[in-house]
Amino acid sequence: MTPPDRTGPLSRDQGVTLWRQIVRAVETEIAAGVLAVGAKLPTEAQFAARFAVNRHTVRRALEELSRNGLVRVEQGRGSFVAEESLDYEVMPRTRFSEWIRSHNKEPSGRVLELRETAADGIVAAALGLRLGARVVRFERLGLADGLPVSLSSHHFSTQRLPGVLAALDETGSVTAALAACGVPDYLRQSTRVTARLPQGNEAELLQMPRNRPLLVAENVNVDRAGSVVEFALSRHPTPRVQIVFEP
Amino acid sequence: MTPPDRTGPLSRDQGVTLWRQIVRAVETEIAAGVLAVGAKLPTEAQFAARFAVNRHTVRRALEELSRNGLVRVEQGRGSFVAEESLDYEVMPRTRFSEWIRSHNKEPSGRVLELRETAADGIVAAALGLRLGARVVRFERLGLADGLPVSLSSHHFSTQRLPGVLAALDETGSVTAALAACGVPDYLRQSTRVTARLPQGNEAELLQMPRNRPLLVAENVNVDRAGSVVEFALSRHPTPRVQIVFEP
DNA sequence: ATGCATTTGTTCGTATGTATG
DNA sequence: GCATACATACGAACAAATGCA
Repeated sequence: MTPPDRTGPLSRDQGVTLWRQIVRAVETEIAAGVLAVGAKLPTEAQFAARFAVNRHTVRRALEELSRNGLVRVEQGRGSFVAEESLDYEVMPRTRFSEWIRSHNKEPSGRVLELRETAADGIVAAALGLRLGARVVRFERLGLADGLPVSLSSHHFSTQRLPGVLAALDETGSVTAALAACGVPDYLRQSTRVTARLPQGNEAELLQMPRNRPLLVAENVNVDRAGSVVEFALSRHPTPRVQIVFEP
Repeated sequence: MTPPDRTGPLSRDQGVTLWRQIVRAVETEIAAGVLAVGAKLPTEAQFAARFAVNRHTVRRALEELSRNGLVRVEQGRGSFVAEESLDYEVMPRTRFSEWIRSHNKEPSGRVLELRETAADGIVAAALGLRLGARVVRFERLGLADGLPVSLSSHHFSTQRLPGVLAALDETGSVTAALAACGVPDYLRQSTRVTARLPQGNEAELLQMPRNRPLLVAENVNVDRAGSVVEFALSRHPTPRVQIVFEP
């Protein structure tokens, strides 16, 4: 039951701080594969006993490991070896399934909502409509190898794209639905990134702790003629997803 | 004293929820400028009286407005019309002072740290050095009209740029110091964005609440020949700053 | 639904070593 | 030597989130 003590005791008279020695020990175990990706680390109390130090000292080491992205700490649950993060490359032509497949993972999705509604301030401004104009709202959870990586709300002008609701209902895919509505191709015009803590059931849907922020990306997509066809607001769990921009 | 009641009573039998009607009413007033940016909204109790609904219904509407960034709610103080956020446009050639001035604000800065140190894993990987190589670390707080908008750590290889420490000490500016070291121009090679809650004294320095996330941008900057000259890690307060990509 | 045990998060206080001037 | 500041380390208690019976 007790994990094997592979590292020797800490040296207290060598000029190297105790917490740095703990960082090195854990880094070594992760690198060696003793601790697999996603595996649960010992609790802080167990670490403290194993290294014969105070829990504060263990916490100082875990803080360093967490800051460097090697370890993920979750209140009430424990600490875990961090998974590789999924880079979301912002490109003119980014499609969800292509993004996921480019990382050698299997894309899947779940439609959460599909209906016609009235445009609120943000949506109206982005789509160039007046407040309250009719828009189709399509909400979808995107997964990579079964793990949630995006929660996105897509908005389309009913007037600009009649029949988009039916097309989305049939295909469940934005790209396919736009193609069915006479928009064979679309490009990202701008991406605005911000972050906030999850609200409502967002944390639950994305399978993330409630005290970790979401990356929120607002995308405006245009057709080849440059006219706006979609406003998408996608939320991604950190640090599972990062947004990368390379010109 | 009592704010004018510009909107009619809510309709209770139209299939539109009461809280959505309140959202629309407040959005309209903000858009019309009846409520100025930064202005304090009526209290939840006042809203409840004005619309003749329960305070819970008002809260549901405020939650939606807050989520969409139009309103900022502060516990114990009230709700306010959200200030315009400062867009940080990611461009090949972005300089702090130019960014701030392009928004008609006055840039300033405060040097927090300047010293030579050993490269940790992240820095070494970004600069293409081995672990523990000598690097100069330059930490700076950036302000726009006196309000903090960035906390950035800049890293330079001592070997690649001898004299950069002295130049930074003299000028206090990355651009000027690089110019003094024979790098008259530099370009952004890649930007990686993530988010996390503030740690240590970050919240205090950036004058933001501790429960609001930071946007963290990692930039790799290269000279005109394409060789890496700087790794910068900048932290920005949300929602005061947003990051915008426009190709 | 409710309480309980487990685990991390936060804040006190105390003591010690080290670098600085 | 001395005073000061700072990082390190330990101890205790409580708060907050989670999971489970």
